[in-house]
Amino acid sequence: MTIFLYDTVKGEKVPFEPLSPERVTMYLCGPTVYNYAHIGNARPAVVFDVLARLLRQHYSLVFARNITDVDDKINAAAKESGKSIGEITERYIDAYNSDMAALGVQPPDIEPRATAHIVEMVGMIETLLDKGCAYAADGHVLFDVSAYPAYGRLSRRDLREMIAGARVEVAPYKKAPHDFVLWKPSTPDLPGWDSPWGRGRPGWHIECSAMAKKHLGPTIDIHGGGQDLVFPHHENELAQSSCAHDGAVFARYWLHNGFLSIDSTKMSKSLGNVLLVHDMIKTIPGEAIRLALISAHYRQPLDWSDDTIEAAKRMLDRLYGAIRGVEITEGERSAALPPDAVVAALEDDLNTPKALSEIFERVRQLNKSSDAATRREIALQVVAAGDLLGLLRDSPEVWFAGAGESTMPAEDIERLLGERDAARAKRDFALADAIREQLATAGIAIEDGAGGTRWRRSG
RNA sequence: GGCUAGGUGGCAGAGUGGUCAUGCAGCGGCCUGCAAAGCCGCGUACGUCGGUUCGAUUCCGUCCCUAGCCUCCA
Repeated sequence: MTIFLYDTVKGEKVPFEPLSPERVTMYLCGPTVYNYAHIGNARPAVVFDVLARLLRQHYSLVFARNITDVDDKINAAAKESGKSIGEITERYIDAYNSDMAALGVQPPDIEPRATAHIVEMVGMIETLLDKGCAYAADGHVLFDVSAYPAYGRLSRRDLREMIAGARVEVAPYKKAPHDFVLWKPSTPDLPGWDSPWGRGRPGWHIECSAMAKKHLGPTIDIHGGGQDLVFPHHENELAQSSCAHDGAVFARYWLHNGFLSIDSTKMSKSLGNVLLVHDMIKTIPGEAIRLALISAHYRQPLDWSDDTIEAAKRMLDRLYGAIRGVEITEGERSAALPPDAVVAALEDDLNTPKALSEIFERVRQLNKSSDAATRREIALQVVAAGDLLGLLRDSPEVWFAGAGESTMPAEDIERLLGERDAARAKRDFALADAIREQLATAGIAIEDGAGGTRWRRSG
């Protein structure tokens, strides 16, 4: 077993060799809690949840996903809504966690909050000052990019070219255009903490460096996030952590997920096409959203549309339909092993589309077989594969009863089906078909099978 | 303008130097009282123009197009 991962620094797929198999560490940049998470925010959460599930198969994993709860956007949201900063952050932390849970995302092992790590941040900044990698100026503390010659390697940027093409006016207290803020002063109306440089608040990048160091150590195995974070956020994290830890490797593997677009256009507030997970899960099963998110490879761009979610629902209908009728206990399920081909696909840089295709191959075999033992064996493989991907957690009955938008109570459905059965027994097919039509109109699809008639809510 | 990713059948989306992706939708058949589900089968897919090769969707180059970053947006 070797897991291959695409490392942004090396620019290629490489075998994953953890620093210590006993304690694999992974850090993912989490949300800034000033609003509900949108579907694009959900992609890294889901992708790295799948990776965490895979890693836990082989290693003891410590997975940290931070919460940025001090940020100028939060301050702005508080001011705009008239609420306190604490109210804003608590509200959106709760929403984030419940929204991600709806998508089948397991909580990380550690969920550090920036505001609980100010001491560590100040300590790291002091270390950087001591080592001559940072300087204080005009109430700010800035990282001196010239102290880290490898700056730009992660994002494949040439500093000189970037300076030449800079479109932003350089703040007067900066020695060089790319020096970035480690600490900045706060006015009395803004959140702030006392520090050797006066009352202030941390810059964004130092948060992740300080929290990763505290909980996972100076060198972490995997650092993840969205592609847009490569520059400047991860480049800056890398520079400051490396300097603070005497050149120790900060992250041994950098993984970045691709962007999600809506109907081929960028999601943006001005276009009004921002899809919030919080709203989506009111009408769409979270599991369907999750499946849609992993139906494309994580590094590829993913274009989202209504068809995306419809196809995902249908795929789940097929998956749940296949395992429907096969009784599986929780004990059997936890002991079941996913097919090798599924595991192999995931170990190849988390190829979830390939893994799904392998699952569908098994599903066809299962549907084709009439042998109970064979069907059971395959069904166990399918649900075990589902566990690895975070799918098929519900019972098929729950899925089919809740998948659609129909609101007809189950008792009414059962009563009508009883009447239809009676009509069919009398070979009154006109009446039977009328009842079926009535149910169909109400969003209920039915199937006559050997063991009786089944129904499901069909969106 | 610079850097980095992409452009695969009606749609979504893997993959490969030379017989199969897979799913959704569609068509035909089997099954069914009729359906549905399921099974079987079908559809001359790989942006453009060149090059390498016995052979390229797959390797190289050109061009066109798209997205992201270069402004603390996953």
